[in-house]
Amino acid sequence: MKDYLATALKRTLMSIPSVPKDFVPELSAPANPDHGDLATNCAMKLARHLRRPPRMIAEEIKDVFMSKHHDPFYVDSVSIAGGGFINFRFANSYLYHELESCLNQGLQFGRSDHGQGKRALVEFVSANPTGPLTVGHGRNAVLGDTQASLLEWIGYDVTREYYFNDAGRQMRVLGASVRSRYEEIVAEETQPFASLPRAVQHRECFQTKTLEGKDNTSIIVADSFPEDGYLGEYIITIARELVREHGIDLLDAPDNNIFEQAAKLAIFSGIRSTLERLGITMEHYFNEKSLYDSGAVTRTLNALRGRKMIYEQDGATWFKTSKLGKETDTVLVKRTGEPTYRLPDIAYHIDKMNRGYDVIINIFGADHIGTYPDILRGLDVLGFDSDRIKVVIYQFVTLTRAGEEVKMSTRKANFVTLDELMDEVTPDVTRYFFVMRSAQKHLEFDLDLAREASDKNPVFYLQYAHARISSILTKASELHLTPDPSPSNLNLLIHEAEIALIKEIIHFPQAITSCAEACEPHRLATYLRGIAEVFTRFYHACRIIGEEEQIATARLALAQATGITLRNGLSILGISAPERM
RNA sequence: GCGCCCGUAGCUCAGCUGGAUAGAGCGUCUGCCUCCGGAGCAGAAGGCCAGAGGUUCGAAUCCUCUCGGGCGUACCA
Repeated sequence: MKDYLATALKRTLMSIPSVPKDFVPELSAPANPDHGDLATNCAMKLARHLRRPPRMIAEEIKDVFMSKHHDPFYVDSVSIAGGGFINFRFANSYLYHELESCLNQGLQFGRSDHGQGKRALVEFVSANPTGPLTVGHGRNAVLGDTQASLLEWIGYDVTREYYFNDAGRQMRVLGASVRSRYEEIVAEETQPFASLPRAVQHRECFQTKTLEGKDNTSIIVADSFPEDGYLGEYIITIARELVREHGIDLLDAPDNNIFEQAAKLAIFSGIRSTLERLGITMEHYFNEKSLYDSGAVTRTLNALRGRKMIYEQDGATWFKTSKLGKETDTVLVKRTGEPTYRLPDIAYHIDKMNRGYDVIINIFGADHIGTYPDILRGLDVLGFDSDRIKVVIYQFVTLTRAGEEVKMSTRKANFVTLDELMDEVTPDVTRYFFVMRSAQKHLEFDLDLAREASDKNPVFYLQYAHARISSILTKASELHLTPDPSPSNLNLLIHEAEIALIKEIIHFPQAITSCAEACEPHRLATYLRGIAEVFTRFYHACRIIGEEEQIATARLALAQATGITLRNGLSILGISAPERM
C-alpha cells in the first residue's frame, strides 16, 4: 500500500510544474484515524518553493492524483484538511485482500525479506561465570533475544552470541572463595562437637573474621576468605558438593584450580538453565581466552602499534584515544603485563567483523557507557567499518518488593537472581516486563504488581485475548462454523470496530520491520497491547456465534487473523500464547 | 569538572523518521454480568510534555542554556 501510494504520489507531483525532481513525498499515519489512514504533508513542504498557499497546492495534487493515478482498489477517498494535509483513506477491498493474505500466511504472517538474508550477530548477556544471573542480566537477556528474533522475522540470518571470560582475577577470587567455604564445611563436619552452634565451632577450630554484607549485615567467614570474595549462598552450595564428592581430600590441594573449575562449571550450567527457562538458546559461546590462544590479542596490539597509536609510559602500554576525540589516553596493557579488558574487547570485535556479519548488535548495561566507544575507536583506526556495529544501551532495573527497593550485587550475599524472579512471576511475565519499556529508560519492576495482580497485568491481557479467540474458534467449529477467508465473504465486515481491527492487524509486518530496524523491541509490546484492545472492542461490539452464517464465518476469519497476529507477536517476545487460561 | 542517558496525568510509562484535539495501564469516581470467556467493557476527572530561549508553515520530538535525577569518567571487570 505504502509502495503504491508513494509511487502514485511521486508521479502525481512530477506532472505538476516546478516541483523539484528529487522531492520525495512523506507518508505517515495521522494521529487521529478520523482524518484518514495515510497522510502526506508535501503540499506544506512545497508551499515555500512554489510560492503558493499549501491548501491550493493540495487541491491541485488531489485533482491530478484522482484523475490520473487513483486506483480504487487501494484508495477509497482523498481529502484535504488542516493547513494542507492530504489524507488518503484505504479502500475496503484492499483491507480484505490483506486480511486474506494474513490468514493464508498463518504462522508466517509478519515475516518479510527486508534483511535479504544478511547476517546479523547479536551479542548479549555475556556475564562472566562468577555467579547466577541477576535481574539486571534479565533485562539484557530479554532485550537481546527479542532483538534477535525481530531480525530473524525480517529475514536476517541471526547468531546469538555470549562472550565470557573465565580467567583472570575475578575467577581467582571465585576459586579462593569456594576453597574457604570448603574448608569451613570440612572443619564443621569433622568435629566431634558438631552439634554445637556453628559460630562456636568456628571459634574452636578456625580463625574467623567478619565481613560486611549488604545493608550493614555482618557475615562471619573463615580467615582464609578473600576480602572481596563472593558471599553468595551459591558458593556454599558448590563447596558442599565438593565435600560430598571428595571428602577432605582437597584440603591439601596445591592451588585453587579444582575449586575454580568446579565453580565455573556449576555456575555456567546454572546460567544456561536460567536462560533456557527464559526460552533463550545461544548459538555460540565465545571464550575470551581463545583470543589469547590464537594470538589475536597480540596481533591487535601490533596492528594498533603499526598505526602509531600506541606508546609506552610508566611501564604501561597506552592507546592514544586523545587523538580520537576522547579527553585522555587509555591503558591497554597494565604495568603488570596483564591487558585491560579493552584490548581483548577490540580483538573480539575484529573477530566479529572478520566473520562477515553485516550487522553487529551489542546489548550493554548503562555502566558500559563510555567504554564501548574505545572499542569503536580501535576498529576505526584499523580501518574497519564500525558503522556496522549498533549498541543498545539499557538503563538499570529497579526491583521493588513491598514498596522497598531491593538492591542487587553478585558479590554480596543479598541479591535477587533471575531464577528467583521467574519463580515469583513466571518466565512469561518476566519477559514481558523486561521488554515493555524503552531500553533507555529506567525500569521499575514492581514485584507485587507483576505477581499478585493478574487482572492488572498487561501480559495476561494479551494472553487472555488469545485464549478467548481460541475458545470462540473451538466453540464455532463444534457448531460446524469455519472461518471463511475469501474476500467476497470478508466484505461483510463493515462495522467500524471490524474495520479498525483489520487495519491494526495488517499493520503487523510493518510494525515488526520498524521495531527491528530501530532496535526498539519495546514497540512490539506496545503494538500488541493495541491489537488486544482493538480486538476486545470488536468482541463486545460484534457477536460471532448466533449471527447469520456468512457474517459469522467472516467474523470468525477476523478473529482467527487476530489470533494469528497475537500468537506471532508473542512468539517474537518469547511469550506463550495459551489456548486456555 | 567532563561525557552519555532520562525528566510527559497522583504513580508506572507510550508517543515511529518534527505534523492536525498529547495517549494507555494502575489509582480515584459513574455505569454495565439471562449475552461467543467480566482476567472484561463504556464513560468521567486528572497535563504550561521540568524551565527559558532558538530553528520553521508547524516542536513533547531538532539546537543552546538552566534546573533536577541516573550511569560513567581506574594500570577493577
